[in-house]
Amino acid sequence: MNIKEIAGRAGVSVATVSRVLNHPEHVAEKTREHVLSLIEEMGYKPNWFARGLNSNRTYTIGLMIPNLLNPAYVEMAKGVEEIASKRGYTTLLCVTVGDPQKERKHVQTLMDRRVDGMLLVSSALEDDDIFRIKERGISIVLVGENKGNSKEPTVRIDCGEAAANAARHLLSCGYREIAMVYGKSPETENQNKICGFQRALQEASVAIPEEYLVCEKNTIEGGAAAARKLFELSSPPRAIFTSSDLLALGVMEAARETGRSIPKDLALVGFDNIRIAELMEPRLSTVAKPLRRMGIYGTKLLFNVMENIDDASKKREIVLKSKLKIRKSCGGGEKTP
Amino acid sequence: MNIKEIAGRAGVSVATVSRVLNHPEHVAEKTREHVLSLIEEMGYKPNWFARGLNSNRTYTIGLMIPNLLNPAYVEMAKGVEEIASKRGYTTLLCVTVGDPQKERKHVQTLMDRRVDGMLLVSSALEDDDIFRIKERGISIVLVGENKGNSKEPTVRIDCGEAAANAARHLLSCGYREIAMVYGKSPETENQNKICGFQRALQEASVAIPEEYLVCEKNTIEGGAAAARKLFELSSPPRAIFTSSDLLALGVMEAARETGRSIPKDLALVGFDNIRIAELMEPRLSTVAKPLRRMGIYGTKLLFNVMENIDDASKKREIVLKSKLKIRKSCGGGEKTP
DNA sequence: ATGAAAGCGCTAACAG
DNA sequence: CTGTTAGCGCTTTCAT
Repeated sequence: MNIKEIAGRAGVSVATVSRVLNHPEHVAEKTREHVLSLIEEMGYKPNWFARGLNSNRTYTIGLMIPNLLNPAYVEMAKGVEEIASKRGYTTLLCVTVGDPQKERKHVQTLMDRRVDGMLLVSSALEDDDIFRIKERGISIVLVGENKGNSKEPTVRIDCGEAAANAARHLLSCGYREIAMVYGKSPETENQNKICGFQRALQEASVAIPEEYLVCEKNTIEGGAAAARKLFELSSPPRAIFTSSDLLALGVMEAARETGRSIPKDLALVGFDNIRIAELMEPRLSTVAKPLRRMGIYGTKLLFNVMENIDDASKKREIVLKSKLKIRKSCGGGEKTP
Repeated sequence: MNIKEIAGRAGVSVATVSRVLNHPEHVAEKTREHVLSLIEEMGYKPNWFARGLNSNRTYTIGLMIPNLLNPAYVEMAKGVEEIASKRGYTTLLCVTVGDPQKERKHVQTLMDRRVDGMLLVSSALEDDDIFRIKERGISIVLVGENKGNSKEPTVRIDCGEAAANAARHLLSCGYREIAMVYGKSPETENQNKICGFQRALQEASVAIPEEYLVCEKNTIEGGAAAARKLFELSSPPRAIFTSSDLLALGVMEAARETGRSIPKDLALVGFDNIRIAELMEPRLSTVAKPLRRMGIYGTKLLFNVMENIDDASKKREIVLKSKLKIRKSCGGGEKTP
């Protein structure tokens, strides 16, 4: 079933059928209706490849996220899907597991498939990787804080300040022995969180022993491993701030294993505000990241970039607000729900 | 940068370059090396569309799953990705949210993009949908129990028996007022679970009041809503079995809200054994589904099907074993970790 | 408003 | 072993 067959049955040329599909306004109403009804009737679908071969528009965007087992990214992805599908675009989802090499491979796949645009979430790509993508005429939007410092259009929150706020709250609860557990990835974001954390403690003249900064894989298991290390210290921390909720869950698991009660023996604050944070016992205090909205704004921004090609120089950056959710786990009194 | 340019520089015809790429064994070693190095050097990538246009092989498989916020499906997806990428295949992930209409749309997209095969997880598609896919020459493997009864190659567990076992355990713990909360989707799987559940209670001559079977969206919120309904009954259940862990999490939330203690006031058994089940307080008893392995086996089966086209008549079905994990939430003594 | 025809970049007969 | 060439199905000038 191809365009030729439709053209034959409709008694018009293939060009006309093609026009009906691509520039319907340039076809006589009567012809158009006729062709359209035939297309419908015969269930004709234009061949994707033939189309892509000479139009180079695929109505597809690529979405690169670090990890599907982190609900935070899934929330973002949902926001993206929502907007993309509303515009008739398909989303190609790639999972990088924080591995730049794998990320490059995925980028290649997406470029091969000629996505019209790409959304990079907390990417580990370097500036020249980004450059190579743009060179191919593919629009890019960054979501979260990425590795390079190429000033592509971005949607993010201020991770550093958010982390500082979390730390300040812990300080205000009276804790002084505060450790931070952070994930290997996403690298840049976590570095910013560390800076914020350190800044807050410095402001309060609280020292951070080197062993209080521990890095593990950004997973539940990583969090548990980090916590175990901290627990074994000669002077273990009284509070822990983690760069993600996933890590915090791991800390909770390790605490339970070792008979520590949260928040009595150990205060805890996470980052992201994934749904399960509220389900834990005690409920996990955390920094609420507007995940879905980051996806939505990012996608809208991407469409803008894709539309005004000449306008690509306008370097847009959207910084959304995060909010500390104070619940049970940090021991400071449950204030926000 | 196209094949012609490479051919020109290499001083060979386009056919030779194409052969180097597709049937390297039919090219003289020297020529091949030379062309290959040029390809490498110039960073040439064959045009995806031109290629797809006449080869109809895309080295891509489609994976259709109901929900990314259910870690159970993500685990499966990881298994799939693992095998597919090992074979050099790309996986296109589609999320159907249990909506058959959306699922059909995704199937269409996947067919447009000429995936070589499709993996349908707990699909809501009917037999003739499946037929239409196969008609297009696309291989299919079903993972989980799907709607139609077309006997496509399948990887699944015996949901009915697993549910019966869970119920039997609850009975053996002495509970008689046992309710079941099940999700709207995946429909067939949940129907089977209900049957198993009913069978077990019948075997023990325990009656199930109609109000003890409650259906909600297969989400945490759905579970909470269902639990609230059950709690309001004049004679509320003493134990609840849910068709998914997600639902069980919701039940736990509702129990906490209403001051019910698990397992003292309410016993609970879930289904899937997602990672968080172990993190809950109390730890959630549940039916362990071999999620990752289902993805792996499904994908391997798909590759088999894709390879022996004539062999498609061999109706293969792999039934994996599930296992009841007895933890704290069902109150029967923590036996398995 | 419509049709004829020239590609898009690649693969696979077919011939040599 | 290699080159020539005819498509794959569609879009898009360029005429008419």
